[in-house]
Amino acid sequence: MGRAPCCSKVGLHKGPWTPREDALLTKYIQAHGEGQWKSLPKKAGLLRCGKSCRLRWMNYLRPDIKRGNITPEEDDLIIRMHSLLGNRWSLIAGRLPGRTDNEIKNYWNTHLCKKMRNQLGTDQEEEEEEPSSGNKKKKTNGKKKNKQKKKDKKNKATKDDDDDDEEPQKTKVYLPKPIRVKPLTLLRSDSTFTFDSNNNSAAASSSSQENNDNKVESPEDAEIKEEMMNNMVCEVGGNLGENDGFDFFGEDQDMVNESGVVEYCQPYFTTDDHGTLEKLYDEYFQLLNMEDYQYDLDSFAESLLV
DNA sequence: AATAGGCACAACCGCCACACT
DNA sequence: CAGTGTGGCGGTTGTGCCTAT
Repeated sequence: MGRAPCCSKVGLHKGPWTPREDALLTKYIQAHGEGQWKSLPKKAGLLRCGKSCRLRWMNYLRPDIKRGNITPEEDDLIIRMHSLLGNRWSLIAGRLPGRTDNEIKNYWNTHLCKKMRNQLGTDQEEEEEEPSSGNKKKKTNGKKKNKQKKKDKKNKATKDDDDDDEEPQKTKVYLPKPIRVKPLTLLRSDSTFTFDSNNNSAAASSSSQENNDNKVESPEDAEIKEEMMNNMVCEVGGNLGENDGFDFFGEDQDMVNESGVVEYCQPYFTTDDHGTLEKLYDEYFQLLNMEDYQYDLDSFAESLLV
């Protein structure tokens, strides 16, 4: 709350980056590497907030970024991962080489959200009711009008107002715990996470050819795995027995949340050594298509859209 | 041809966790 | 252990372009 902004905003540029700024930032990072975002702008000769620089680099300038043309495979993967992880864009992005959390987030909000709604046929009623999840709706509520409105809205006061009338907050079925995850973006292509359904174990390994043999779980993947274990829950409408088909680890993975809903923790999905979406997808597919699990995912995904 | 509305995406903001002192 | 700084994340906003009227 009372904390000062990450940088004094006086005299700093805001808004779209110019080619010159991009060049300066790129040049500096190529020479000195990432990090030290706070002091980077000054050193690089940029009149930008460090945060802004970081964002620009991470989401736009990094050389390994793929832009646009989300393939159907990626599309599908995003949907599935979102059903597992919720709005954990960075985690999802971490498993889609070359994609950024921002891009995925935008893609989800503009394409997939709609798509999911349509697919699940929850549309009509929900639509009117208030797909409001706050974001998308507000936006489409009238762009131009908002342009003016939004300026007024800038202050917290109004925000509180919004909260007030916005009210009955959509029932959030899945509320991932806000756990910090170490940066994966630069590692994602280097690590692998393999779920072995036979021995009920998961492992991660370096992607380098020479390391493919000895699978060692990287800290990053271990973290994700743990994350998944902790947070990846599928809501089940109570129609499944406590242990029905979910004994991936040979131990009881189910639990009951505060609301009395039975949830099942699933082991983390898998990633692929060679970074091919195909293989990655196959692995997910296997996991996700286990009959009961698929059913639960569907209902769970549906619940997300309510 | 003008304009209003929608879409897509870049960028910003606020919050939080972790690291450091 | 507490306080502070920094990096990172998700939500939200701003704005240019496109399309329909």
